Amino acid sequence: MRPVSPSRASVSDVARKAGVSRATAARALGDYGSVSDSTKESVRKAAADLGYSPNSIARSMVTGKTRTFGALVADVANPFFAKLMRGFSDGVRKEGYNVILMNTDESVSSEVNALGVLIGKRVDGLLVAPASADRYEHLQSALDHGQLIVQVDRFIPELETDVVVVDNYEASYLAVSRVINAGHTRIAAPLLRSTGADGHFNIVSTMDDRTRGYLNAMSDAGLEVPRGYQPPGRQRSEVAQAVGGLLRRADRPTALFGADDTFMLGIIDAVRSEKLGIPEDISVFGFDDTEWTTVVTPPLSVISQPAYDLGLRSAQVLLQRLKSPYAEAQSHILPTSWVERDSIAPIA
Amino acid sequence: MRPVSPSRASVSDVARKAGVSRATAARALGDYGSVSDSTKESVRKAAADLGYSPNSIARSMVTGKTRTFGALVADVANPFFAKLMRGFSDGVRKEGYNVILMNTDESVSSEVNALGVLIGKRVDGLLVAPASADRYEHLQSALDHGQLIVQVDRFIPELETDVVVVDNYEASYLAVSRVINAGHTRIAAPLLRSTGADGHFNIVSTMDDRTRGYLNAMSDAGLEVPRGYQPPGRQRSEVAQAVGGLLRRADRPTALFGADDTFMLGIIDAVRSEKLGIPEDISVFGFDDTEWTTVVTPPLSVISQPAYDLGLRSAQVLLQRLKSPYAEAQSHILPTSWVERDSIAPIA
DNA sequence: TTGAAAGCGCTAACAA
DNA sequence: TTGTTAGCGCTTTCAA
Repeated sequence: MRPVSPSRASVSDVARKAGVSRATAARALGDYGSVSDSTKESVRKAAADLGYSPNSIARSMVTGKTRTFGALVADVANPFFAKLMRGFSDGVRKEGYNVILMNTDESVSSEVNALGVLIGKRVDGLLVAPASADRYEHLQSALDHGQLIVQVDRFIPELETDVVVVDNYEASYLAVSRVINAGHTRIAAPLLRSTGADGHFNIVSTMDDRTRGYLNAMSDAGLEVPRGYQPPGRQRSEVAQAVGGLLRRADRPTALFGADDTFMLGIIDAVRSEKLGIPEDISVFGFDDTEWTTVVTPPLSVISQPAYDLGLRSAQVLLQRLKSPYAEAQSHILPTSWVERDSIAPIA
Repeated sequence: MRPVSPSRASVSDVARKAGVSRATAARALGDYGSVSDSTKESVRKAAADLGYSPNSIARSMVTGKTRTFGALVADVANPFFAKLMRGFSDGVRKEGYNVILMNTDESVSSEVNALGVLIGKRVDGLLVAPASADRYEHLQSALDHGQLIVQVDRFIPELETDVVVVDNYEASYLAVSRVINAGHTRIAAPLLRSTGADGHFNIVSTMDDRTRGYLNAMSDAGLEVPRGYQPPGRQRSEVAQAVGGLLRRADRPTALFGADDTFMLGIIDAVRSEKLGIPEDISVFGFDDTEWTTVVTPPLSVISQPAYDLGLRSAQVLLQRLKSPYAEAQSHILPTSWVERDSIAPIA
């Protein structure tokens, strides 16, 4: 039978076994200070024999550093955040850091909770995709207490932190403009509203910017957005249902903009169940170039954003900030790109 | 300007401010022992004023518990693991645990590394999807030192731990049998081999079982698997290329089995670029019911496995094991299901 | 090169 | 009810 709880050897044990003082053992193990080669060797041998594994908790206790970052995102199961987190992990790992991930489900109360836990764990820095642009006292307070924070994907301008994002407004504006140039006048976009798991409606810069991009592209082109062209929804099935209704209208749209992965999925569901063909009956385009966008028929034209790189860059920014805490906060805007495929038909 | 490093108030600070001893302050803050209501209140007030946040590192130091689990999986950006991790997080969070996630990229050396880090952090338990079935000394050694481990998705039978998996062999055998019953005799399956980022070829029970299921279903039906019907590949593009070659053969398969998300993607890429129609020219079926399988034309018939639940169950198992360390190790086999859609055509 | 001792922030046993 | 004390495992002066 196994021990109930892992009882690992400590430096004291190693020191005793090697017949030296704790300080010497610690030096040999930690490879600092000066230790004679012979004692170093005997200490190391003793450590190996005992299966010694340094307790980084204790180390953190004295150094005040945990070499761990926290990450607060909506949902790792969302492919966008999954890739982002992968980039972040990879980026910090190079410097020997780890990450504790917590999902907020777009709920501010979860965010508050998770933030508390992470601060309790004394993470050296925090990556956060804030759940709501108008409830951020907890983040402000963390900042005031000296907590290092980087905002990613979305941001709250009031918070004086580094930010790593893409230009959602521009990307959206440009994409919609393209479709307008292809002759479309009736373009609908399921409403990009984020309602958290706690039921609150949250303003999130990302979706807000994409909406504004859409709206402005329309109005700059002198186009109206008919009532109901922005049906609300968040879950794939909600979106599908909302869009389904839209497609049964007499003045149904000729193009549909899916502002993220889930929206695109919902849109396609609706188009399929209305037995409409893309792009001959209706054009479709979206945000986020997930793997599957090339495998549907036809392949989808989308705005591609560098999810992995957003995470990677955030890691670099955080790591850099650790070294120069007083440099001015920066915004890092990563480029998006338009990937033209076959889901948009010109309108005569 | 902000403080360089977060300098949080400690119990001592709170105690001083409230004019009580550290122990009393700790009791008031931690809500244990007995403290008079009045002092409790004044301590709490002092804590709030100072922005006190308990240091869980220090707490772990003395209790020996971190209330943190580690997770060692191949890649969070893989939708399967992303969902699994989400389930795991949700499951442990209910009991106030957090998770530190590390990606191994199917590389044993990364796994060894990550394991060391996690043990150093003294996680209370470990979720691992082992990278290789034949190099697991590090895991065995962790176990010997009393580390709590649960294996998920795949497992090494030699390791005496709880296991949470699906029956990959059976699921695969049944699926292939169905396709055989539909009249297919030439069924190919890109080879399910896992080569880690370190270049080593790793045996992984999951893929191994799926392969055996396929092979046995074929041979039980008296069918041959022609040479080259299991082209190797791991990346989507590799798979696409390998399958492409297969499709150009005179005796090309009439059905293709994609053993996971990535395999399916590669297969569809190949079928598309050979301008073949599913299912009229070739039937396709796969493992893992990702979101996009319903959005391709035609929707894909697949084996669905409960990724989220695998994680959730693992959490429960780990939590339970913490309470009864000496109960015998158990295997938890979660059910898969066959989702019949439109990608398989009968053969006359 | 080595050792002794202090202390990180907390919990927990024991006294008062 | 409150305070004193020791100690978790480590790093880090300071002396020897």
